[in-house]
Amino acid sequence: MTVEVAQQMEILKRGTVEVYREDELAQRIVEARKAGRPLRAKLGMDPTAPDIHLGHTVVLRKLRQFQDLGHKAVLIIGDYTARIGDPTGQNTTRPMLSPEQIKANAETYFQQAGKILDMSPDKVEVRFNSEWLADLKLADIIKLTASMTVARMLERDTFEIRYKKGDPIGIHEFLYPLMQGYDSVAIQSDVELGGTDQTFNNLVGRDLQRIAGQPAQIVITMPILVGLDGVQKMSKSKGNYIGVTDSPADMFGKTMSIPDSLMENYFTLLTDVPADKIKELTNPGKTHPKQAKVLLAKMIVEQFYDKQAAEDAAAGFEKVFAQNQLPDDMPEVTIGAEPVMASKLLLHCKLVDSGGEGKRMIQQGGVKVNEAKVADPSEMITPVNGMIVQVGKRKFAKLKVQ
RNA sequence: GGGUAGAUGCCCGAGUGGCUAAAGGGGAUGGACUGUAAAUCCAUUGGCUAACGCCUACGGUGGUUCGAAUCCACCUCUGCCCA
Repeated sequence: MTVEVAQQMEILKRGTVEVYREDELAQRIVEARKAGRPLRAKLGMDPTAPDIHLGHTVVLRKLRQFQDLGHKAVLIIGDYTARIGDPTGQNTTRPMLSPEQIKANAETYFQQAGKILDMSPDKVEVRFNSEWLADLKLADIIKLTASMTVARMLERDTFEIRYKKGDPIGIHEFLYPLMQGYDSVAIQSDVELGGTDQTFNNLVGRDLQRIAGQPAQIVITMPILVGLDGVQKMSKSKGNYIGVTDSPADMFGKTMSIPDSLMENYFTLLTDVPADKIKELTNPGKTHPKQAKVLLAKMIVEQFYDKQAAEDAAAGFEKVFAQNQLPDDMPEVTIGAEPVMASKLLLHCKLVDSGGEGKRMIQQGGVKVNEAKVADPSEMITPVNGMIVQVGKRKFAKLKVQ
């Protein structure tokens, strides 16, 4: 049994930033085993940003490991919390959401999280935190706030930064960590997972559980995945993300565009490749960086689709970018048979957002029709069935004359 | 409640009456070079127009002026100081 605990520990520790605290985790695993129950591993979900990208999957993958080891994932939908506006991870306040929006977002979330998590009923428990938070009386809330001091609150990274910068911080934002911590009490979590940006919030859960007379949850923090730009954290609003619903071709292409220096990180956090193998792959002396990246990209695509899709994406990528050929399939655009001005054509095909942009693209030599460069924005082009219009290296359209 | 500083394009940030679609930087996009990597170089970065040009834009609403991001009034929001 001790061996098994050691194995669990090894799996669970991989890729984590910190485990508060390791000894407690090992002990908790033993205790749970004795009591014949699974650990309850909590993950909070923010229903303001429904689209999951690879950044989210880092934590989700960890949660999946818990499931695979026989534990239970407890997903908390922060529906009540979302009404406050969560400052986490950003340095400005977020807008409050309506209940309808939250519900819709939560649904999208499950659908997407299901690509990583085991959603079978005995493996996952889903709770909305309005379930217990909505019933709190002002007196309860005041009691909750009394467990925290302003000074401790300001230790929190995002608050500190904003405070020093002179940015506004709403008092209500101070309630967020308390509410999230209270969630842990409400569901009696054994473990809480989260990105490092959640460290403070999750540790508050420990405190509140102690005060409530519960065993304090173990907090496991995961690294924040860096986005495609290699600098900022992956996020939808920064546009440096790979979404779990992206097409295989997009996933592949986006992965190929990450800086080499990011590969090791991605292999570690997004695949199951063993550490020593990763070393080999990310050593330019042993593996050509491009080959390694192709492998990485395939592995990522395969996780969300299948092997065939991954191979196809790789082949398509090679064709378009390495050999400068046209992709196999491209969006078809119907158009009339009358001649149109080149810049208008681009606009019609939705390859650019405005006529002005179309002109610019042409002037900059980024536009091709049937693989021939277009030089003059006002050139008249007569649409022909199957004509290929291309902007830059990656935007294509195939004309269908009507 | 009093005082004071501020709100500019995707972001940061200059600009104190016409020469301002608004310096500079970042980011982004196109091109060269490549491995759609990094680094570097060039270009573009409000909309409409074939073009001349026109329109929209500097927190909001009004006003002064031949002319306002720039001056005035009121309003909204925010920082800081005092209470």
